[in-house]
Amino acid sequence: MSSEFEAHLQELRRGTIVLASLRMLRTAGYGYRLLQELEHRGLRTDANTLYPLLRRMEKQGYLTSEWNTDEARPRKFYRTSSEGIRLAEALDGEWAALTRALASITDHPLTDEEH
Amino acid sequence: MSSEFEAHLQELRRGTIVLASLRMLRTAGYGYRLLQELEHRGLRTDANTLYPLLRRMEKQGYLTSEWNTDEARPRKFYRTSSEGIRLAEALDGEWAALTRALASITDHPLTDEEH
DNA sequence: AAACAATACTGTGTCTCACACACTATAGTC
DNA sequence: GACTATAGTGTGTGAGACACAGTATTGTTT
Repeated sequence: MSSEFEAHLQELRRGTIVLASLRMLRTAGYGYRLLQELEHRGLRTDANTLYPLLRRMEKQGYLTSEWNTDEARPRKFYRTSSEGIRLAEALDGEWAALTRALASITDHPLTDEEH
Repeated sequence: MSSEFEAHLQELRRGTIVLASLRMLRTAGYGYRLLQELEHRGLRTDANTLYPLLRRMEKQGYLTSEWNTDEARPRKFYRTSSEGIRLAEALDGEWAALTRALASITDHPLTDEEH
């Protein structure tokens, strides 16, 4: 159907999952839990998207991981690294800049001011 | 270098180019001009990204195009279609929702409230 | 007690998009 | 006359989202 329409909405969500994860994992947490938290906060995320994303971000050094086998069910706990915190801050700044840029477009679509 | 870092910032910008273009092209405009406008408003966009994007969006019915050969230099003018306007509105809503979701995460990273 | 759903992952393949690179062609400018 | 800016098209390539498939354990239902 209009899954193409949906795709564009998804494009917008892209990147926000990274930022949201970096923020949430300042206190350690495991994938499945994070998935539920994101869902709960309105950030629809597919498990098949989140798990590879977490592995990728660990490989890139933004997250660290550790298996917790103390409890019956083994869980892989992720935590945001100092590198990850820096990334999160940069993403915060970018988000704010984008918000400003988009707001300016609503006001005056096409202008010639100061070219 | 930290072009991987940059990549994550780019991921966040993704989708916003679509929204910005849809808004701006409510009054017809051509690619090169749009490119400068986006740049001017702080939405760094590569020409090799924008041109294919415009063609894609036209193919999907969100934009219409028309060659203007009246003037010396031929230009392809794009305009947001009614379908495109609907998409822009949906993207607006999504953006607002994402902003709210992200804001809620800054406040309390991991909570158990109402599960 | 067996069946089933929920939990908590890993691994591989496909498709789309961003962007690089390579072009074409015209309008001004130095 | 060379160079830069303008205004595009066309064809890669690599990365990420998500589908699909599979593993294994826990809790619940019948």
